[in-house]
Amino acid sequence: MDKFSALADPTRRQIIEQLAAKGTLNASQLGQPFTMSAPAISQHLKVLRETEVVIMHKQGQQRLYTINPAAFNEMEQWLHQVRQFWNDSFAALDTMLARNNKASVNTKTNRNTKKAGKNVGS
Amino acid sequence: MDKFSALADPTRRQIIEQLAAKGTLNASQLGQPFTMSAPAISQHLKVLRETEVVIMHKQGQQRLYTINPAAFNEMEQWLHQVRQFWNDSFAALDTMLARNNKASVNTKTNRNTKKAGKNVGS
DNA sequence: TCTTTATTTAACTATTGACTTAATTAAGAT
DNA sequence: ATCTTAATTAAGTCAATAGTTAAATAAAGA
Repeated sequence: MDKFSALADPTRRQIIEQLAAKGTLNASQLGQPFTMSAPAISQHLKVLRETEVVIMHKQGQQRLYTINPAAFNEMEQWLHQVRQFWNDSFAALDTMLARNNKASVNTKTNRNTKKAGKNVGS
Repeated sequence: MDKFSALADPTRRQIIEQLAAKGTLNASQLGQPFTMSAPAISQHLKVLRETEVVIMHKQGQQRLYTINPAAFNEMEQWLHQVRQFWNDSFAALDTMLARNNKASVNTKTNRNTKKAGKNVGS
């Protein structure tokens, strides 16, 4: 499983949110907010470990979990790249114009001709 | 299905990458790079439509697809928040210290006491 | 040592997801 | 009208996922 799929599950996202807020928590603490069984949580933690979204280390009988901050770079970079490509794309501009005009879209129009473009998003 | 799951599938991510690069493409064009059947692509496009990751509009017998740039805000905000919480968290600092010291972690240490902290990632 | 506590692994079930082929819908072209 | 093209919907298969309970592991404490 990859990081994207690991974070596709809402339970696992909540686990990450807890770790982001508290820094370090053991398996029992991470399971506290949920109604599901301890093994279910353990299996989610296994996924997060194997995809390297979290780091575990043992302390006595407890397993302490923390976020691996580097794990998020891949996803953030993908999102950023998609947004960049989109914003830079005259195809995107064409699309916007086409939408507004309700005219036909020609994806080859104005390609590679620098001109002010409507950029979108943060 | 939610946006996170929609983007967890590598085929769907490639579809998005194509749209980011080209702006607007029809279903056939989007299927071109893949070996899977047209219905398979159609079903992926349905997921992307229903999760509002893309926008479709009809032009004659073709269905033109474009990215819905707003779709990415939710994911980016989640990632950003997790990173912010993590960076701001003295729990995170504790964790780092604990890791380096190989000492026991006390998640209540120094909470709410502003002090230089090791921040991580972009 | 025996018991409790923390957590995982094993084995199983139910649901969902990603495909397939076949059939359908709808727009153009002849 | 009929044929072709673009795309979807329908129906089914197979594998992966998320959960369950029961059993195992291993550290701590009495």
